[in-house]
Amino acid sequence: MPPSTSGLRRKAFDLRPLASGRHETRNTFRHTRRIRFRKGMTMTDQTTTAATAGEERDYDEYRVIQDLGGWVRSHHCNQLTAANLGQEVTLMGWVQFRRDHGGLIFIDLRDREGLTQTVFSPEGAPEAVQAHERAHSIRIEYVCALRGIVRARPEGMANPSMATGEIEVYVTEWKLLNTSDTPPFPIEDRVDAAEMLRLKYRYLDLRRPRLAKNLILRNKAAQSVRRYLDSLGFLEIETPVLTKSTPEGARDFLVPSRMSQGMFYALPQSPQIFKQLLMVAGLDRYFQIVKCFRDEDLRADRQPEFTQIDIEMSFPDEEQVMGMAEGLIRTVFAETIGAALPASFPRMTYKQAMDDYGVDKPDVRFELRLTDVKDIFAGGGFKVFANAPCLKAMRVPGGLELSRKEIDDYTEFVKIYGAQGLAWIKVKEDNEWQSPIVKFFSDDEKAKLAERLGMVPGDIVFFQAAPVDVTNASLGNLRLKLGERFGLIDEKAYAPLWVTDFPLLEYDPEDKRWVAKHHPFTSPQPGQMDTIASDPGGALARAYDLVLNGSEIGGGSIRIHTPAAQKSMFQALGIADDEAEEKFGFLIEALKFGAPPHGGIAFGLDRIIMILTGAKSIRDVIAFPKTQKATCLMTDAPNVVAKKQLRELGIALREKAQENNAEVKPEEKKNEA
RNA sequence: GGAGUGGUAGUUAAGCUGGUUAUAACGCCGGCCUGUCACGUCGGAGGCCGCGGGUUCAAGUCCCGUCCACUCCGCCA
Repeated sequence: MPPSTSGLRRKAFDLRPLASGRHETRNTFRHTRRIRFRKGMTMTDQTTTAATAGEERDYDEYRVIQDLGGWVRSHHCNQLTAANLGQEVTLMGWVQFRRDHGGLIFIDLRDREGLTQTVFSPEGAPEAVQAHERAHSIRIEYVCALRGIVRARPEGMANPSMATGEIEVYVTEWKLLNTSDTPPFPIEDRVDAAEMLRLKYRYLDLRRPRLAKNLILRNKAAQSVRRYLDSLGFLEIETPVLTKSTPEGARDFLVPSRMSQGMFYALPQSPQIFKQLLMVAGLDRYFQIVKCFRDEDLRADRQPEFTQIDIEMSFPDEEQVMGMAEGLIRTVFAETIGAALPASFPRMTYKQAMDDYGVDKPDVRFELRLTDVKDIFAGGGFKVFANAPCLKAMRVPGGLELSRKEIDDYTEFVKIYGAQGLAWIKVKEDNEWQSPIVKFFSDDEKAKLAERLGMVPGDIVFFQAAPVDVTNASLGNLRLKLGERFGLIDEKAYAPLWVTDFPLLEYDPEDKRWVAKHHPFTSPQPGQMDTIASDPGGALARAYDLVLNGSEIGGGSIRIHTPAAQKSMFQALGIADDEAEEKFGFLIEALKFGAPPHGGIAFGLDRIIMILTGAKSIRDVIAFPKTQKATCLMTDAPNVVAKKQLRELGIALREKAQENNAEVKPEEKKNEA
C-alpha cells in the first residue's frame, strides 16, 4: 500500500496514540461487509475486480476515534454569518452531506440548530493539508469536531437557502469523535421512511430537523406555560404517579404492589382528585405539566401516556377559568409561533354544536352546516325520510362537480358511522334537481326544502336519515371531508371555540346506566341537581371544552365542593353509598373540612403542539411514542419479566398469558431464580 | 372486538391478465475529480419479494391463515 507510506499517511496514522490509549473503534458496517465477502466471494476477488483504475485505499486507518482533547465548541451550526468573517471557530456535530471532489472536500455539519458548510483544501499549512487528506475518510453521520476560519464564500457561491449560506468554515484541524454505521434510513426531512423503522431507530429519526424542531417548539411552549401561570400565582406542584384506581372513566394501567400482595396501584388518568385536594388544602392555585395514563386504544392524536397542562383554582366561576385559559393559549401561540389569537374566544353550546355541526368539537374554520329537515318530510310519501328518527341535510355549494365515484366514496365513508346509505340532490345549472330520491318528494316538500336550505344551482345536498347519533356522526364527519375536498379550510387559520353547557350525564347502553359525561366531580348548573332524578339526560353541567380547529385541546369544569352535593351526584350515577365511601371516601371526607369553591381545566399539551407544528400524528410531537398496539419498537416494551419478579409480587399468569411469557429470551432466563 | 391501506436490495418505489437471470433511483464500496451544496462521473457489491400453508407444469403476482406498521369504528369521564 504505497500511499500510506507517505509522510502524511504516517503522520495521520500516528495520531493513534493520542487517542488517550483507547482502542480505535472501526465502522462496524464495514466490518460486517468484510465478513460477508468471506462468505461469498473471496476478498481477493473483490480487490482484483475493483483495483483496475487506481490504487485501492483503506480509509480505516484514518478512522481513529479521538478525544475532545480540551476542544470547546464555539458556535452551533446555524449561527455563523458574515459578521463572523475571519474568526477561528470550533464546530461539533454530525456529517449531513459530504461532497468529495478529490481536491476540495465539502462537509455540511449538522447539529440540532442547523447546517454549516465546511471546506477541506489540500493547500495551505501542513496541518490543513493533513486535515484534508484525512477528511477523505469522513462518512455520513460521523461525529466531528472541526476547527477553522470563517470565510466568505467566493463570489456567486453563497447559498441563500441556508441560514449560514454566506459563509463557510475553512478547516485547519479536525477530530473524529465517532464513526457511524450507515443509517437505516436517510436523516433528512425530505425522505419519509417507514414508520416502523423510524420508531425502531427513534434516536435517528429525532436527528431529522423536522422532529427536532417539534421538540424544540414543545420546550418553548412548556416554558411559556410556566411563565404565564407563574405570573398569575399558580404553583407547580407534583402529584403521585402511583395512586388509586377509580371506577369511572377510562381503563386504568395497574401496578402490582410487592408490599401489599394482591393489591394494585393505578397510574393516574389525570391528577383530578389530587388537584381538588390541593384546593381544599388552601394552596389556591395549582398547575402541573404532567403525564396521564389511559389504557385505551390509540389514534392519530391519542397515546396511552400523554401530557396534560393541568390547572385548578379556588373561588372562580366559569368566566375566570375561561379567561385565564384564553390568556394561556393566546400567550403560548404568540410566544411559540407568533400567531395572534382573537382577544375573546367565541362560544357555542353543546346543543348548538351537535345540531349545526353534528360533533361536539366543531371545526369553525369553514361554513358548512347541518340543517334539520325532519319536519318537512314527516308523514310524507318517502318512507325512508318520513320514518327517520332524525333527518338532516347539508348543502354544499359547488358540490355539483362531484363525480358519481366521489359520491359513492362518500357513501362508503358514512357507513363507517353506521349509516345505511347517503341520499343526495344535485342542483344543476338550469335549476333542475338530479337525484335518485327526489321523485318521491311532493312539490310542497321540494319547495320547503329549497327554501330552508337556500338551494341554488351548483349545489349538492346530502341527507342522512338515521338515529340521531348516526346522522350527526356521518354528516358531521362528511362535513370535514368535504371541507378538505373543496379547499374550504384555511390551513393558516386558528379558530378557537368554547363549547359550553354540556349535559351532566349520558346514558351508557352497555352498562345500562347513566354516567358522568365529564367526570363525577363536575358541578351541575344551578338548580339542576334536583331534576337529575326525573330527567337525567336534561341536566346541564358547569363544564366547558376548548376546541381549536376541530380538535379538543382542553376541557374543565367548576367542581362540586360540598359533601352533600357530591353524595347526590354519586347517587345519580347509581354508585351505592358504601362503594362511594370505599372509592372516593377520602374526597368526600375532605369536602367536609371547608373545601372552597373551585374549578379548573386541563389541556392536552400534545395536541396543542400538533397544531402549533402542523404535525399530522401525535407521535411527531413526542420523543419516544408508542405504536398503535401500545408497544415501543425501540425498547421492545412491554416485555416478559423474570419469574422471580412475578413471585415477589404474588402474581401467577393465566394460561394464555403464560404462552406469551414462554417466549423468554436466554439472557432473561438467566435472571430467573 | 371490527373495517380498510401497506409490507419487494440499506432506503423509497415499479413489477399489468401467473411465464426467461426480479427493475429503477437514492444509499453503500472503490477509481477519477479544486467551488460543490441532494456535487459530478466511471465501475462494483447488495434480494428468505413479511412469515406459514395451499392452488398450479410454474407464484413477488392467485387463494387461506398469520405477524407487523398505519388510518378509522367501537373505546377514550
